[in-house]
Amino acid sequence: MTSDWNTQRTAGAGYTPVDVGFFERAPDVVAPELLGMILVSRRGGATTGGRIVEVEAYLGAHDPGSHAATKGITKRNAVMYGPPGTAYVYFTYGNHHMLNLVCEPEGSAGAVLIRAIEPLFGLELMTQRRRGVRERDVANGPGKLAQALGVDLSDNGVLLGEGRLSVYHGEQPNRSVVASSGRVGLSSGHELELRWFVPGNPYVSRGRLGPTGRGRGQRSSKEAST
DNA sequence: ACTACGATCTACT
DNA sequence: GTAGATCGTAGTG
Repeated sequence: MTSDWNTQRTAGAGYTPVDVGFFERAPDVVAPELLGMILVSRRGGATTGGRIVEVEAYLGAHDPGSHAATKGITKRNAVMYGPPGTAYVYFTYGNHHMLNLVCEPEGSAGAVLIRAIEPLFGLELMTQRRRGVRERDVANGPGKLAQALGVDLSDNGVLLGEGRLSVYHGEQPNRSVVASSGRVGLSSGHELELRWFVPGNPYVSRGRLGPTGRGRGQRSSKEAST
């Protein structure tokens, strides 16, 4: 607890909040730039969080995998059309919350799903919330991450920095190291390469064992080259 | 009102 | 590898 978030923050460790303008762009531009940034959740005086290592972009009406596909605004996806830098949280499979960050100017739909973080702050509490799993499994998937951070529907529609959730600048991985692939778990739209992660990072989710080519372990279908 | 279906995870074979 | 959990949202009657 001596080296927790608040201590570092008051010590002026250099964490600066990401401003809203950062999110006021296309999700597929914002998503890879979020890798390396610091996601923090403060609940009941306790701080948890970590470094973003895996993300997916969800676009608007033309993205078949997006909640904003064709249908227009509904009660659930309304937040995706709202102000950039807002948390979009939804509940699925009867068990899991998903945390997204809204992109695009207000009125235009788009968001980035945060799929995994490398634990940095409040590991003990996150582990507790995750019923004692090992560190590597604390937040290596979107549902796990939300549970570890205590994210639920009450965070939906709240602007970053104004509620429990905040995002800070961190050390971005070298661009040439970032890998991309198809998105995980969709019934359609999985052919689009809108997932980005830090290859080799132990806190990246296993993703789906590919429908297109059975896969054990992590496979990046594409890696940026110089 | 009722039904189907998840941007997933865990447990068990 | 595969099934079951478990409930909010959306679409239909």
